[in-house]
Amino acid sequence: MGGKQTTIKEIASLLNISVSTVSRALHKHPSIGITTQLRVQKLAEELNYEPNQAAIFFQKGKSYTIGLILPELSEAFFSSVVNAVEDMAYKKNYTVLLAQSHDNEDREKQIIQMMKNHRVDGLVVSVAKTTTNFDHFHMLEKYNIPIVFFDRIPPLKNIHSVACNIETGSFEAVNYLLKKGHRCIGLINGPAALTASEERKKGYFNAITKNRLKFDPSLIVSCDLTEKGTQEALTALMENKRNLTAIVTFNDYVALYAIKYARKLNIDLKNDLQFISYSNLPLINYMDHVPIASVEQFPYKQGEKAVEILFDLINNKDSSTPETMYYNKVVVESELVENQSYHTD
Amino acid sequence: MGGKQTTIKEIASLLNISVSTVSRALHKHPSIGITTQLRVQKLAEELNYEPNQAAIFFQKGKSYTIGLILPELSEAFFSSVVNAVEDMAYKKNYTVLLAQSHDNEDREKQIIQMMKNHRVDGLVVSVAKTTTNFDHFHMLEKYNIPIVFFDRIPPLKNIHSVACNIETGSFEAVNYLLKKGHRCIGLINGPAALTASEERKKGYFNAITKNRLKFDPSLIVSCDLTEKGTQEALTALMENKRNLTAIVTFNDYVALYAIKYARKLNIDLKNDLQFISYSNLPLINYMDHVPIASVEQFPYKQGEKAVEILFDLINNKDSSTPETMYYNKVVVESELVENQSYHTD
DNA sequence: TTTTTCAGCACAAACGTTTGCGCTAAATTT
DNA sequence: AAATTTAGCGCAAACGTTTGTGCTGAAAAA
Repeated sequence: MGGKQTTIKEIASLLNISVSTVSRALHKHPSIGITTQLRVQKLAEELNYEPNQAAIFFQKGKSYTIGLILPELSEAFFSSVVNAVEDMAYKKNYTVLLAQSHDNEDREKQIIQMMKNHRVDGLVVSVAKTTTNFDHFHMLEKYNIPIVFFDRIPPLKNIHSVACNIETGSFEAVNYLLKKGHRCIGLINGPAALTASEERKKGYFNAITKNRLKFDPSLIVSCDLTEKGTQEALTALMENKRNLTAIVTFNDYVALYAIKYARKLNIDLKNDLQFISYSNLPLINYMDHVPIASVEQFPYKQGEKAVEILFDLINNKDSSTPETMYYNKVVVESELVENQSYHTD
Repeated sequence: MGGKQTTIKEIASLLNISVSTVSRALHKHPSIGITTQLRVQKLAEELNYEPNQAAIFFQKGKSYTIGLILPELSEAFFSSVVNAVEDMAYKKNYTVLLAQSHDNEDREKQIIQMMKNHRVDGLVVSVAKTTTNFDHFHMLEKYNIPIVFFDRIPPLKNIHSVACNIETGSFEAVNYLLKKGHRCIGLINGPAALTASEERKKGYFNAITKNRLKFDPSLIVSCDLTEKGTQEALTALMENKRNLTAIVTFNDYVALYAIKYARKLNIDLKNDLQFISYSNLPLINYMDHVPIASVEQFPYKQGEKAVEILFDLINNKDSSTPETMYYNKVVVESELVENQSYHTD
């Protein structure tokens, strides 16, 4: 019982049969008689036999491992994705090799190398903010390691990706506020360069025009997502529009900064100014004043979808000639959810 | 170029030398002439040779992988540990196999099985809250897989562990408040059953008595760590002690609840009541009102230490007869840190 | 009865790497 | 010149498993 693991070999010699028979018996291969199959399984059970995965990985040229590369685990969005990937992998008896790029391009490249050497069967990746060169991803194609990108998707063609459509959620958010009677709604947006900002703007615009209201561009201000920038943006909005009653913010951090600052300015957050944000932080529920609603981006669902696609790719590796290859581009719709904790305040 | 990885074999046949020579040359083995060594290395470089880790793992009976099992990734404390473990592993060219038990004993057991099958070289573990049976950990001993526990340590003898001494931090916290002139300091503690509660209480008691003040037991109240429980605890404290000027809370969640409730009661948090908490949440920095200080538990340092010990164990596996075996029990001292964001409020 | 079929199992190669051992020829010592 | 050492390399086994192919004897078909 002590020390070494029992091998297929030992079982074979104990039973006076060949290794191959044991192997097949354990896999319930039809060409093995039922009696020997049972004898083998019984002994294997008794000896506490566990297949040596390292040997199997080596033999099959597969590792039954998928790599997960993301920028920062501490961001709730990503840790939620980890949960999803882990759960999915778990079901199929895969394991997850995790690594954080910390938004560093060099580290990302090293991680890719490591993943390749470890012969991961596939990768789920959210690229680092700073990454501008994508050769390391191309390199993996040569080794037939499929990749599914999510959330932060590189500007490459012929890739598989899962992302969230922020536009629909933005539309719903503004629409929700309009239905509640708000007529002057601000948007503290992110840097104009980000497509994420663009999507938010589009949703905002669509909601306004669909409701037959006229769009006022001065209600949208950009900020650099810092606390100071947020304060300036809020100030600008407030000064321009005295009748402002609601604000949609780029993300939860911006919402936090804005709410904090609004409180400092002695604004009545119950009656005079309401917020809607995009959900990043679970902790927003512990805040003194929470936004009345959030645009949910379903990180868990995105993670699930990404792994689902990856498994498809892994299992159809052979049939994937460049011609017959199709590329998955899944879009998860964002959705407005009311913050219940707002009402318990 | 296309598809397959180059192997040591191919290099050998291209150079008309044997595989063993190539292997040794790549490892700079002294018994290989310098000229052949260079020839091999040059060709390996050109062919973009990368050793097949799966084969090496198999051959060496090692996976160069360490397993990390923790309850919940979403808790900032643990995600910080992940960072540490990853960084340490990274330096030694190890990879990290991550899994969450979600505080579920069954899942924990399955994960252990999986880790064993994957032949991890060692494990860093924080056990699930609900785990009462520890056989699955004992089982690993038979397979010579070393474990280092951290934070949540099972009540077993002869194990390696890293944990944080909360008592020192608690002492410092109360001492800090005393130096600031506070004379009536409350402690909203956790359930009495937890050793964590006991440690906090001890630190509190020591600080009081070391300062030659008399200890008032009614200043310590237990709570169940829920929002409601916290509110009740705070109410009890406030009613009993009208001159209460500071409170130490069991953790950041309790602090958040208490601060939120205190605000509701229109207590002046700047002048009348100050808080100190134990740091779990980075987000506390975004709050309207933060505690003036936190007891830091250094999760990153704990993670580092745990991996350090693990590597020691992995490398000295052979020499570890039960007799010569020594067990590591590292205690990381907690420490009071002032919240700078408190002053920028 | 003879031929065919097929169930049930064994043989052996293969996956890529490491490593103990043995071999050869040259260099060094007597 | 003969004996000894040694530098430099090749041979082959081993790690545990899977899998294509070949073999044997018995059951089915002729």
